[in-house]
Amino acid sequence: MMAVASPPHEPTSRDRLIDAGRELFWRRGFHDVGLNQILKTAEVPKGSFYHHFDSKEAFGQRVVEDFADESLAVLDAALAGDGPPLEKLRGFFEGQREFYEANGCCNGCLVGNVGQELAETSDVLRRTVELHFARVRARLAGCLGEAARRGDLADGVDIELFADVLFSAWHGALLRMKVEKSLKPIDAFLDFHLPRPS
Amino acid sequence: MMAVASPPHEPTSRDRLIDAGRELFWRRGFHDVGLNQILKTAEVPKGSFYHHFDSKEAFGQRVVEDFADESLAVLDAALAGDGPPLEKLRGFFEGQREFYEANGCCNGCLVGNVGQELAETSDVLRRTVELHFARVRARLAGCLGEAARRGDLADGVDIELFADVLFSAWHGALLRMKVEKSLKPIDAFLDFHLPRPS
DNA sequence: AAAAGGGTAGACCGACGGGTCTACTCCACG
DNA sequence: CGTGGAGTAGACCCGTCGGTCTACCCTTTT
Repeated sequence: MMAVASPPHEPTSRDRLIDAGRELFWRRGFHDVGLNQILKTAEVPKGSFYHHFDSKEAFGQRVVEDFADESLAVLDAALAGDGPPLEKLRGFFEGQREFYEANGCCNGCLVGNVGQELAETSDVLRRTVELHFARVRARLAGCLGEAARRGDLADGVDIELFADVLFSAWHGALLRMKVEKSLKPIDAFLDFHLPRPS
Repeated sequence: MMAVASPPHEPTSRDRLIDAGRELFWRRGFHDVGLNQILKTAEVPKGSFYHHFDSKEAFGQRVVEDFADESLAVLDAALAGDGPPLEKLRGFFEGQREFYEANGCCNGCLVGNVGQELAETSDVLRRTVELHFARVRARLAGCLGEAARRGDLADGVDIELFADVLFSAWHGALLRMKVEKSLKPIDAFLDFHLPRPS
């Protein structure tokens, strides 16, 4: 039977598995977390896990997709409305900054982490991450294009190139944040690429 | 007895272990590679491994340090001499680009990978990576400062900030390279941050 | 009432994880 | 000569790994 929307129910075991996976994979990575750990966290027996997912890898894919969709929605929400696009963009990254600050500058982005850890060993995961990356990059380029059309960007700036670099720089800053346990790389990113109008 | 330099000898088992670790960790990450795999690759028995290293973690640290020292030497060599600093810098990154191109756009940088995978679970490894990052960043800033002194950089550019962003952007580009299996992010980095004089 | 099937429950599997331990070889030093 | 330490060799330990399998609800359908 289809699970029709009947909101205030306790989450299904499938949901609890995804949540546990998200949390654990985010904090410790894919290979460092065993099934039993996930099972224990979600309070779900192994039989249910393999009823809902074909393998740990397939499960990982679902976890990443789920997280990616959600964070894409956050980005879209930040870029919606008709404010100045560059300010909306900066607002989004500042929101991220705050999130990481509240979390002690650790862990970084689940999608990026999984991409880094599994790109060479799981083509399924690699493609999943690749797809999400492309979507985010497209949003960035769209926003930048909007800014260019309004004349908020210096003439001659290559939108696509800028979007590429912005996105790379962001992920690099996240890596350095977790290694250096500091917001400095994030702030440098913000100051350099999206300086406050001042 | 100290191993005095007597060059053309077959490598010691310790050396073979480090080499195997470097290769395997680079290709597949730390957690995805078991001791037995390393042992088999290096053709060294377990007893020797634990004679030379206290644990897999300590071994990982040595592997990273070894690799980090070597790549720092490559960077120093590229920045040595008295050519225009910005060109030397671009030359270095172009050299890296070529290396990755020859390797099929995969794996990325061992130090960055280990940093990402282990920063939250091993403080030893985290600090090792952090130290290397700081060293590279310092080289970058030094080179940029030289460029500024020569007037090769636009006035008002913050050297430290630029070095920060450059370094982050590079690691982000490496991540995207391996996920997207493409040199495009690397080229975007080069074009944006270190454009050819043209 | 019976059958069917989604989902729960967990015992069980062989393989492999990191790590320990003992035995042995080899060579420098006294 | 013989002893001690560096290094080699690999059997062995137990815990955990991802995954399978059977049994058993419980609800829906007929």
